[in-house]
Amino acid sequence: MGRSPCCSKEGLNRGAWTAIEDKILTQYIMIHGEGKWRQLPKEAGLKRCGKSCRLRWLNYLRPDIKRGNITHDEEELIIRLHKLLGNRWSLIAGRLPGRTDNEIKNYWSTNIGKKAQNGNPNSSTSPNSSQTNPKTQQQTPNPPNKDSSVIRTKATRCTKVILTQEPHQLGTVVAPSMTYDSGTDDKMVAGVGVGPGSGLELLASTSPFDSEGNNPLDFLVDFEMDQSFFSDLLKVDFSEPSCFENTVQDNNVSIRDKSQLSPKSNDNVTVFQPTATLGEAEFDWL
DNA sequence: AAGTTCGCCAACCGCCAATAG
DNA sequence: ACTATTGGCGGTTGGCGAACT
Repeated sequence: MGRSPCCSKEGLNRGAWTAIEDKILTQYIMIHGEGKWRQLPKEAGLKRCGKSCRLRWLNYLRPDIKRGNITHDEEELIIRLHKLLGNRWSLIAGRLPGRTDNEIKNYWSTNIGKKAQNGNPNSSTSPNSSQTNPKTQQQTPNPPNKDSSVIRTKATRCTKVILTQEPHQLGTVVAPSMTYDSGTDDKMVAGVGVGPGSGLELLASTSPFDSEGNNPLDFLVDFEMDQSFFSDLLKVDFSEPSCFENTVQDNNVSIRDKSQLSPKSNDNVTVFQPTATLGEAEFDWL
């Protein structure tokens, strides 16, 4: 049984949004908050499908959207993150405050990808030589490449993060989506937590360096999205596995900024339930 | 000046995973 | 356990303005 298409109803507006529609949508979300996208158009009186409303809000109307040109630092970061994550635009966008996945995707297609295709000297930092003009060539998204350090992620939701309350004790990540592929020697599957636009950044996984495959959580990466985020991140060479090794903490993940999370505390444990997305990353190591 | 081509980007489409019932 | 619904993602399309002929 297939799903009923969400936008099949007759009489719905399509195409570009009008200023009035934008205003209605913005006011509705300001009052009622995000979510319930299917009901939103009915309740707000918009002749749009819920998906369209969601997209319009996320990509254009959200107050924290950063308009304007992509800066050089942002471009560098996009290139690096694309090298690391592949076409996981939402994850990349999560690292660029105020930028949307759609914007980054478009920017990549029209700028960076084109540079790479034209044999730009900087193309050494371009992700995949197979990345060419998407309008003229169907591309297979990041085919397995043993020579690449690209992480192929599969986004899943982060359902729970539990932190102990000791100030300096590292928290324990409870990531149900995390799996370990012990069937292959050269692959690993990791959980990648992305904070809601910001602070909490988790990445824990099985170690590619543990030939035994016994410890499911023996390395992590801890990004910090603050003023120094870009400069710090730009220094990281993701192609070097050692960039991960340095942050190994057995079974623990450090969390530097808990402010973006909604704590639900009990006696001994604070349970954070971020609305963020957990990615399930699959690494191909050398 | 008119017609054509190109490039950008907002919006749409289809699929998948999570969640609710 | 199963099915339907919802939200989210990546890929693609198409409208529109700019550049070119």
